[in-house]
Amino acid sequence: MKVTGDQALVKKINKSIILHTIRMFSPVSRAKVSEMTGLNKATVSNLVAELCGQELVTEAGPGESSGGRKPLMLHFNAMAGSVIGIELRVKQLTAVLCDLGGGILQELDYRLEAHDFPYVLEQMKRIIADLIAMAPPSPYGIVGIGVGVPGMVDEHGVVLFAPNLGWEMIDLRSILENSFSVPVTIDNEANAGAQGELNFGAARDVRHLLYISAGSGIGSGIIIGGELYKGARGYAGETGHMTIEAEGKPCSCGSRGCWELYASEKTYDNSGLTLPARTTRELVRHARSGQEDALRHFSSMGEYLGIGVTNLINSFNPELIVIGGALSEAEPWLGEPLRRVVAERTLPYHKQQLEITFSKLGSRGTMIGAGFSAVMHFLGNIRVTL
Amino acid sequence: MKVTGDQALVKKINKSIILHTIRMFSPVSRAKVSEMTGLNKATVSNLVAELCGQELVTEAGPGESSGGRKPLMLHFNAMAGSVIGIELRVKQLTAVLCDLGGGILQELDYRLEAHDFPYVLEQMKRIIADLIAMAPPSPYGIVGIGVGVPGMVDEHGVVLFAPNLGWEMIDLRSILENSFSVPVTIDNEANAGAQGELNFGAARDVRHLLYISAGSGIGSGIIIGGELYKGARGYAGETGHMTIEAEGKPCSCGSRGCWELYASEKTYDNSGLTLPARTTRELVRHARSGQEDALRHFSSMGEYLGIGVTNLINSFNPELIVIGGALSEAEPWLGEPLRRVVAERTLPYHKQQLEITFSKLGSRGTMIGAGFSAVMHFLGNIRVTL
DNA sequence: AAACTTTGTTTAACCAATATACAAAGTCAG
DNA sequence: CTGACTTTGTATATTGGTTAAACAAAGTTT
Repeated sequence: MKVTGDQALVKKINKSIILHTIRMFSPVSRAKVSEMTGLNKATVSNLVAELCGQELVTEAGPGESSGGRKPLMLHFNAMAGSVIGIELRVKQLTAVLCDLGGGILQELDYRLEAHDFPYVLEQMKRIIADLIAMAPPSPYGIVGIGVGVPGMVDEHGVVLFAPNLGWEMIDLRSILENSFSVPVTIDNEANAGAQGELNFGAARDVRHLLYISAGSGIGSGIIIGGELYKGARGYAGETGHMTIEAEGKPCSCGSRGCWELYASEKTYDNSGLTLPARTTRELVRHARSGQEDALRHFSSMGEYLGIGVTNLINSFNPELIVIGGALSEAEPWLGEPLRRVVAERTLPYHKQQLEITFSKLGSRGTMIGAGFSAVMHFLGNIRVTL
Repeated sequence: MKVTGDQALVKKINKSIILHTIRMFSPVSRAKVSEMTGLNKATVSNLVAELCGQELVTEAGPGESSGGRKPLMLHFNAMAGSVIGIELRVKQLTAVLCDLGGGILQELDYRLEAHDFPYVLEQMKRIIADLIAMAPPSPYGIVGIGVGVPGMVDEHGVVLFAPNLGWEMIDLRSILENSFSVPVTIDNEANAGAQGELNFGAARDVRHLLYISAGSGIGSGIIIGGELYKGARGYAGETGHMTIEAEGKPCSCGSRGCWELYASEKTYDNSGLTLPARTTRELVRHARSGQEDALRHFSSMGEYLGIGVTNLINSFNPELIVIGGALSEAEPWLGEPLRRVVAERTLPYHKQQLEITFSKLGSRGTMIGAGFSAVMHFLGNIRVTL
């Protein structure tokens, strides 16, 4: 958008700074906010008064004195409104009702019996309506809905392609916005997961993060400078189709040797796996009981995960890598080979700073992240770069 | 940096907007600037007066009337100062003296007889001093020096590692700043090339650009949102060591199957190439005369380039890819196989929008880009994101 | 020649941040 | 308990930027 400077912008910037400072550090006093942000005490007082008027900030009682008048502590009012975060999976629709601080108020879980869009949309509307009915009364009510989808999503919230659902070119955002008259954000499942980890999980306050969602395929959520990077048309992060064997196995995408053929649940189909395991959960059970074949398989997947992760490290130089998705449940078996291969193959300078973690939010990461997108959309976030 | 909003910031933002508008569209009238930026006519008048006082903008004569008073055309004063852009290569030091608009005023070219840092530094100082001596008189004089280096550079301008020079941990920026008392920017060679293409070459006004420098190795300059992305520690874009054959040839980096072993000038050494060619220039000469072996070799390199480019497209979803570096001279032979492989292997949705071009600036791209970094550092650039 | 257009400047008003002074509410030493 | 000091938060006047509106200057069109 075309932005120019005027006093309204100044006010927006400072109000945003103050609100997010209170959100991150509450409870906190006006004086502390002034000190941390560099804004004048009077400015903070004025804007906090407005924020209180908007019910986004509340005054709690006095805090501990540090040798003078007791400070009046401010809280971010997470209960000023609520958001709905949804994860759409192949066989399941999971959703949470969150407050503005990311706290889970309600959680629902519907089975999906089919994939056709009309049916799924109906279920989606139902789960949303059910959660809206459960929402506690609040000044702003439901302020947004966020959805994480297993497929490519463009910048306008159109689902371009979701192979596992058989969807193509579905303007999910407009449909839901028209149904519920609330801002809706649609994100790729990995992108939503990345936002979840960034704000509530393993990656708080990381500036450059790579979230790798490994499950039935592999997708990545890329956080650059604290913000989601979506690419030119919205489908950055399709890393599962990165070639790691130039003349490797043919892939359904038309290419060969794609990463996800070697390091995702797709290996359960086409490898000569002798065990009766078609899901990660089953394979984890076998591995836990010491089954040789399962252990070998996880070891191989971990190594291949490491190869792809190394490629991404060399390209992005992130501070932190978080492995999420269904495969994160197999951390005890994947972690060692993955880290070993990364250590072997990565350039020496990367080794010093880089950390690799597995998801802390588990299977809830995507829907929490989707909900958080909606929260940020509501609160707004202005940033100035010099 | 901690930025808050106040009137000084507003003024900086608007002045920056106006200056860059004039820079991009000059000659242009105050009225036009006001219309394009959305700023009030009075605001534009005031700030333009200041910019004229700073000699960054000049008033040229009147322009064509469009049915009313003739506009007074404004020009960006590219001659207000000059910058020096340097490319450090293995056997050569090339440098340009540019005006603030990127126009080349002088060009020098020194042979390097050795790689040890003291010697190279001496030559560098000499080439800088020589260009300074040639600089035309101007209000600001030399306002900055930019250097493109074949290696990894951290965020503070320290050369972490330059394998082809045998350098490690050299604080080039501080050394040059102390010698010449002028702001110095040090960039990876690919990053500088990307900036060059972005501002003067094939990629003007592209928001998400991938510049691939293919020569003795492969490196990438990543432009995200119109700005160079350097990663957490400054060495994003080391894509040459992306694995494209999991169990491929061993690489000096310690890994295996690295992209640059198959798609850079490194192939001239270790392939069973029967021809007496050790440089791209020689191989191009052979290809031009229809030599079978050379044609086959380029075809193979083009295909492997395509594999790596596909991987990067899937990760970054850029608008445009520019192939630069020494291999860009072989465009007639590399172009077809590269584009063919990308078309075969890339996901269907990428195909629609993506463009792949070869460098327009040729061998000058890096030094021009390095110089441009210095220009932008001098002019400043504030941006507000909502 | 009169009416209209376009460009650029002048004027007064507005408004957000700020420095400064100040009021309120505490601590601490003796 | 008292007086000096600290810390928190508010009130006031000032500063300095953008802006709308009026205006002046310079062309064009009919």
